Amino acid sequence: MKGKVTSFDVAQRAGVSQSAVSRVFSGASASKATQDKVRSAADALGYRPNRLARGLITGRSKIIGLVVAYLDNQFYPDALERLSNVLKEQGYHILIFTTKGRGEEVKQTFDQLMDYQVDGIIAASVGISDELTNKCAAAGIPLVLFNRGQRGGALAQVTSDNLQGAAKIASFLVKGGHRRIGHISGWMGSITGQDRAQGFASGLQAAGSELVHQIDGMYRRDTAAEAAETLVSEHGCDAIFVGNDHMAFAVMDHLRGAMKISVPNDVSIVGYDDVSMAAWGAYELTTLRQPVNRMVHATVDTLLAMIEDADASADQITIDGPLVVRTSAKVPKEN
Amino acid sequence: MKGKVTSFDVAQRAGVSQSAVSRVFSGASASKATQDKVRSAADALGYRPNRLARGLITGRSKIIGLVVAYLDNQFYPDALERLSNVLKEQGYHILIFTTKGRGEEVKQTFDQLMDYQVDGIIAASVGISDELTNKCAAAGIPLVLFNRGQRGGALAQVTSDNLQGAAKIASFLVKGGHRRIGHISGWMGSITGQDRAQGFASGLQAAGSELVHQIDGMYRRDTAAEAAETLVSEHGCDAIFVGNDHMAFAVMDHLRGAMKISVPNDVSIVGYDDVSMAAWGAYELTTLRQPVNRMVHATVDTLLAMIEDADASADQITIDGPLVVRTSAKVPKEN
DNA sequence: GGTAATCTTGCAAACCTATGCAAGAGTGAG
DNA sequence: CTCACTCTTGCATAGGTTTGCAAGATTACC
Repeated sequence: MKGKVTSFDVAQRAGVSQSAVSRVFSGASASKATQDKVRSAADALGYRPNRLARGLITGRSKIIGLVVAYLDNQFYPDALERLSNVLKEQGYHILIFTTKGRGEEVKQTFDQLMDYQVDGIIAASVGISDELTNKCAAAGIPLVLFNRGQRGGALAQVTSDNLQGAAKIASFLVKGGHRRIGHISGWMGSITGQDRAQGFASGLQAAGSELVHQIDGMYRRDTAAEAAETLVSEHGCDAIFVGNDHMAFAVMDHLRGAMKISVPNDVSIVGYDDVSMAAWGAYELTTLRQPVNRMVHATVDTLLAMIEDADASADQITIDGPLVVRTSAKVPKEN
Repeated sequence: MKGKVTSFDVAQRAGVSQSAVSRVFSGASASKATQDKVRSAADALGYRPNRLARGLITGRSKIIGLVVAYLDNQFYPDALERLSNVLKEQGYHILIFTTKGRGEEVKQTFDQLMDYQVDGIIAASVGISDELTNKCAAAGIPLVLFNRGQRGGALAQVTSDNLQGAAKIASFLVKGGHRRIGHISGWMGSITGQDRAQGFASGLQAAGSELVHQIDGMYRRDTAAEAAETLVSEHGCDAIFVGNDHMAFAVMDHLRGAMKISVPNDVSIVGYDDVSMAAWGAYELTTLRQPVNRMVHATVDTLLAMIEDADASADQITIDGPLVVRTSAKVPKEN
């Protein structure tokens, strides 16, 4: 009785062949009569097709590998949940891999992913070397980068419009009357970090201002807090654009707590992402919203397209998001 | 060249039989000579065993199903990451399912899990009906409840010591000199919510006080905030134990923001979990720490034990955690 | 050097499903 | 009623691995 009921058992009970059972469950053609016989036999025995066996023969595991670096940044659990739901509707499920660090560890992660014969891979904010890219290509496994671009790569990727977004923030800050504007970037080893920094700098120039100073926040709370102190104490900044909300919270905590500095009266803080916490009373963070839902749908759409059609083009999608104005930064006066 | 190199290919190149290759990779006995031949052939071809095929024949997919309800409560992403890491060390990986809601949806989730032939299931804070329990038992799939108990069940589960923990908080609050103490519980449909509420109430009694009023916070931020307002405005509470940190943050936001009430000067707030955010400057939440690491290890240990040995006893483990005193609640004077 | 014991190794079956092929059943038209 | 044609169905094979079995190779010991 140990839970191993196979299509053969069902066939026997229904008085049909095993292939008939298979056909019923895989949606191939079958007469109404056998359909009924098979279904009732299956129900009686509690039969469900074995996905491993099915995957072995069809070459489709219906598993998507998700590798994600930062689960403490609320943006990612949120994205994970949505990805999971959208994929579920399409009959796919997520095998999850977390990995800090880069290089060797990421490589092992990919090896393990491929061991499971995943149908596709979503890499959320993790650096992918060319070697890995090639490995996936060789294995014919579609790969799409989520919230992390790659220079000049032919890789599929979906990001928000980091250049534009950062520029919006720049414009907002100079309109707000700030004179000494600094930036705590995301990790400058990531394209995301670079793009937001660059977009911000040129945005400031376009608005007739300039960047006073910039420090790499490494996507870490402690590094960001330290950087904030430097920007304010040593560079006299009255406004800081922080490369993501996760760090921005740390910055606000540090300024208000240890440094007794008022946000936004003394210095304005703007973040990037608009994670749910940004709306919480303790922060009310002005931030640029990354439209998670649209990003998730775009990611799933391109990934599935690539799975269906091996030589579908590898889209590079960038999605625009609005600036969400709250109270962590001075609001420009209307005129 | 399309990434389909099988053990047979390796065997051919190495000049041995396919079984030899299998034995090398499955760690069975093989002579040094063949080991070398096989390994170098495998490296040259980039061979790695197909886990689906392996799983099909061994009956071990090396996949653990994780079903989790609340990913917006930071406690769970954190636990997820640790679970993933610990399991990875043991050669297992996580197929993740998110599901709000109960009943039918959970049932479907379980069906899908079993389709993938998972070796075991971890249910993180989700209600499991007897029907599902039985289904797992029938299929011989070990199930362990993480951070959620079950009355009188014979189910394996690991939780923190909710009764004790809540009692510690009760004692702390009355020692702190509070006279009108309220409780915003976790969802009272969950054993966790019930236990913490009960432990808190009896803790208060033991300390010579009593519970002024209790409201079900449903694990939701908005419900909790509303409840806080009621407790303070209508019941004159000067201290509130909130059933988890996630809700406690909302309560603090609401009291300080909309209601202009000082925490802890006017009312003390204590949470439960000690998620990382509790230490952040904006909250500095006094809370009872759930020792995630130990809970995770205990969970994995029992689950793997049950997988190894089909009739291992289903442990019910409760782990004690310390009260972490920060600034969101008045601290009792030493005497 | 001969015999017994231990290792290695290849063969073939098994795991559970999907699917091409050919034969049988059914349908419609003339 | 017959013929041509479409649907259904069963048979058998494939997919990539593990593993029991038996035979061959090696070792150990006297």
